[in-house]
Formats: sequence, structure tokens, C-alpha cells
Amino acid sequence: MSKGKTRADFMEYLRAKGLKTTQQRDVILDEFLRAGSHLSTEELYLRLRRKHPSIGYATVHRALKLFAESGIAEQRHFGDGQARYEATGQNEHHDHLICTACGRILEFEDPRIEQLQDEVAARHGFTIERHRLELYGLCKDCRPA
Amino acid sequence: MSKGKTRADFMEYLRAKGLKTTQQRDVILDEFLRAGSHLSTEELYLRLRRKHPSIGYATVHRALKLFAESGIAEQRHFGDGQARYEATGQNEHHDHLICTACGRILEFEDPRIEQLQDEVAARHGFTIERHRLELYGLCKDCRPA
DNA sequence: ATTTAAATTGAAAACCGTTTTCAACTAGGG
DNA sequence: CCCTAGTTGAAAACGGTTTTCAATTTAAAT
Repeated sequence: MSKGKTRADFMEYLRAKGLKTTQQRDVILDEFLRAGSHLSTEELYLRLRRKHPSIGYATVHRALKLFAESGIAEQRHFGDGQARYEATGQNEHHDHLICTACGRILEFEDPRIEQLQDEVAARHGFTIERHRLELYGLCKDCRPA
Repeated sequence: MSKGKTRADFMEYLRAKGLKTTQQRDVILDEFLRAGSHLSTEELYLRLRRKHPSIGYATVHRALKLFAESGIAEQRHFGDGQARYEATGQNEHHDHLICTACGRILEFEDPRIEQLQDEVAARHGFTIERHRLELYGLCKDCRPA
């Protein structure tokens, strides 16, 4: 899914909901896609401030919420108390490795784990809607030799 | 690990740290162990209020934090915005199934999943310190026939 | 182009769970 | 008992998130 496609999807969502295209949303979406994922509202707001000092925090917040509603982004919580957003790119589904020292976040995918999750859920009579798997630890660079 | 054992562990922690045994902590620990796990501070506070209306929210909060520090409880976040605590019973480690309809929380354990997590981590050069696996969906009773 | 209704914006205030402050009050060793 | 350090409850502070509101902008209908 290219960035252009993501943008088009978002525009289509706005149209379908009777919402408006604004300069702010354009700019915020640009920066969001450019910046790479797992940004907090605060981080995105600060990045935007550099070139667009008039954009308010509330607008960034509302834009991110809208991105999530439209399906082009997802909200995550990694336990540092603030929400983070990631673009729903090609990587349809994945889980995360989080470095507790430097904060780096890696993504991974393992169908075998998913399979076992389904098994566990079935064993308990659950129908899974979504899951969350996060591995916290030290990344290659932060690990003591 | 019996409740008596848990209580003894907590007392030992207090002693070791030069902290004090108080009526409030006694009562809060009692109710915490009696109530079953995954309670929020608010929930525990409300339960306590019935028999002990003078105990303040802050005291409950501090007691739970202390339980976690002492190792007899663990703090969890299931995405509803509030912290929950569970007693660290015999079940040393486990993950959770959370019903998105009724809020029921089941625990499970699967060494095969753990094993695969280790594999994934190793593949990325990570040293895992802890992980979090939560499966969200509908439980047996909430699932439409 | 102009008008107009509805959506959007930025700043500030409200929110909400959590944590801290502070003066009054205990626990428990000496 | 005293005395000191720890604890308590109420209320205030906190920090991230969300809402309010008057002013502004979008875009559909003239």
C-alpha cells in the first residue's frame, strides 16, 4: 500500500463521512507518513511545529484520531503512558519488540504464534477479535556485551 | 502459594524495608485477596468502603503499589485506561483472554508460545525481559449462538 | 463569484485516572 | 510511656487526553 494509496483512502473516508479536506489535515498526514511509525501525538505535534507553528495540538490530536477511524492508522499503547500511532501500511498485521533501554520499536510477524493463539482461544471457548503481543527487553545495541 | 503465605511474604517485605504494619494495610490486603484478581484501585476502594468507610482512596492506591513492590501483586493494563492488580499466586506466569463484551478475564499459559517468542527475540538480537500477550474477543457466554 | 450552512481550527478549560502534598495521627522500638 | 519515623485522609497537583467555544474555513448551492 503506497503512501499515495493511503492518502486516497483517507480522502475517500472524508468524502464518505461528509467531512472536509483542510490544509492542516494535508500537512499532518504528510508529516505522519514521512516521519515513520509509532509517534505519539506530542512527537508529531513538535515535528509539525517546526514548519507549521500555527497548527495546534488539538488539531494534531483530532487528525490522528481521524486517521485511526479511517483505517489508515492504528493507535497503540506501549506502557509509557502515551498513545502512539502507526500507519497501517502493507504490513497488515504484526506484533512488537520494544527495547526498554532506548525505546526502539521493531515489528515482527509469526504465523505459528497466531496459530497457537487461535488454539488457546478455542480451548477456552473464545472468539478472538484482536490480540496484542509485545516483547520487552534489550535490543542488540543496548544489550551488554 | 496460600493466602497465608502471601500475607507472610508481605509482612516480611514490610519488616525488611522498615515499614509499618497498619490496620488499613491489613484490611486492604484481606479484601484484595478475597476479591479475586484484576481489580482496579477504584473497584477495590469501593468494596472496602462498605465495611470501612474511613479508608481513603489514596491509602488503597498506596497499598496496591506496595503490594506490587513487595512482589505479592502485579500491575496490569488491559486498555480500558485504568491499572488493574492481580495477586501473584501459584500461577507464576500467565497471559490473558479478555472478553470485550462482559469484561471477564481468563488466564492461560502456553509454553509453546513462549518458546516461539524466544525464537523471534533471538532472531532480532533481543534479550527478552518480559512480555505481554492479550487476546481480546468474545467469551463463551457472550458469543452469539 | 457570492452566499450560506456545516465542519474545522486554536487556545484554553475540562477531564480522568494517578500521584503527591501536608498536617494530623499511629506504630512500635527504646 | 515517649519519641521518631512512617502512615493516613483530604485535597491539590499532575500529565496525557478530550472538549468547549468563538472565529475561521470549506465546499455546496446559488
